[in-house]
Amino acid sequence: MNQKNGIINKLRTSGLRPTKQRILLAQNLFIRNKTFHFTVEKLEKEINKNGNEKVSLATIYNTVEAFTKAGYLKEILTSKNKSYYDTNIKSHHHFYDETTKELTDINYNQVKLNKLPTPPKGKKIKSFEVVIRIQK
Amino acid sequence: MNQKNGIINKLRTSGLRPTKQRILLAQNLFIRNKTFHFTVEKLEKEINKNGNEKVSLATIYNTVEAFTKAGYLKEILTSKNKSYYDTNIKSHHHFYDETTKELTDINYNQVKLNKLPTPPKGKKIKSFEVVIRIQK
DNA sequence: TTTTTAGTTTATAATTATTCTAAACTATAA
DNA sequence: TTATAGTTTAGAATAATTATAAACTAAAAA
Ligand SMILES: [Mn+2]
Ligand SMILES: [Mn+2]
Ligand SMILES: [Zn+2]
Ligand SMILES: [Zn+2]
Repeated sequence: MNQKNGIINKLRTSGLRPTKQRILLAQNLFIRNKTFHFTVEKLEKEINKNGNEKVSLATIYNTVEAFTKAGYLKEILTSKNKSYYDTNIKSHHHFYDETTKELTDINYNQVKLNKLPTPPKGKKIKSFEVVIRIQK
Repeated sequence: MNQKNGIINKLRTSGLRPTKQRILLAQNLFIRNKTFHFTVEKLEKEINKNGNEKVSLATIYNTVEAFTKAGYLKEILTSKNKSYYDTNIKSHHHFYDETTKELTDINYNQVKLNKLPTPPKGKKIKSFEVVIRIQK
C-alpha cells in the first residue's frame, strides 16, 4: 500500500490524476526489475490478460502518451511502423535483433563515441541514440 | 540513353524486370547528387507531379520495397509511425531535427565509436546507426 | 515472329496502428 | 455535498500499409 502511494505521488507531481487505470498501468510499468520494451498492443495484452478489470485500448494509448510526456517512458527508434516504448529512460542504446525483432538494452558506457559531429548552426545536440543491428 | 541502359542493367542484375515504372523511379532516385530522405507519400508526390504518366501508389510501395531488398535504398530508423527511406546506402548517421522533423546525413567518419559492445552469444553485429537529436 | 509464361501494375478492398469524438464517469475543488 | 474539470470508454474516423485479382507486358519458348 506504500508503493501505491509512491505511484500516486509520482502521478500527482506530473499533474496526472491518479485514476484506477493510471495506477494499474504505472504499477505494471514502473515496478519492474528488468527493462521492458513494448508496443501498445503488447502492453494491452499484458494488462488485460488476468482477472484485472479491463482497461480500454484508448486509455492505454492516452496513458502511454501521458507517461512519455511526463518523462516516465521513452519512445524508441525503430524501422517498423509501430511505436515502441522503453521503461528505461536513462540514456542508453540498443541491440536490434533482425531475426527475432527484439530490442535489448546496451549499457550506456558499453558504447563510447569519441567524436560527435558539430550540429548545424543554431541547433544543439539534445541526445543521441545508437542502434546496433545483430543477426545470427 | 546510356544512363538509362545503366539503370536497366542494374535492375536486371537484381532480377527486377526493367518496366517503365521501375525505370522512372530508378531515374528519380538513383541519379541524384544529394541524398534524398523520403517517405512513400513524398516520393509519390514527386513522381506524379509533372506530365509524367502516373505511377500507382501500390507500385511505388512495391518498388521501394524491391529496391530496398536489392540494397539500392536503405530504411531509416525513426520514431514516427511511417517508413522513411534513404538513397544513401553507405553506412552513415543522421541528425534528426525535432522541430522540423527533418533528417540530415552525417558523414560516416564524423562519428567515431571507440567502443562497440560484444553482441549476445551466437549473434553478430551487422551494422549500427547513430541518430543525434537536435533542437534550437 | 507469334505464342506462351510468368512477372508486374493497377484500382480497390482489407488490414493495422493510431487518433478523434462525445457521452458517461470520477477525482478533486468549492 | 455539489460543481467542475479532467478522464475513460466504445466506437467512428483517419492514416499507412498490405492484399487481391484482373488487366497488362517483358521475356522465354516455339
Ligand atoms: Mn518507426
Ligand atoms: Mn501505421
Ligand atoms: Zn532500452
Ligand atoms: Zn541519410
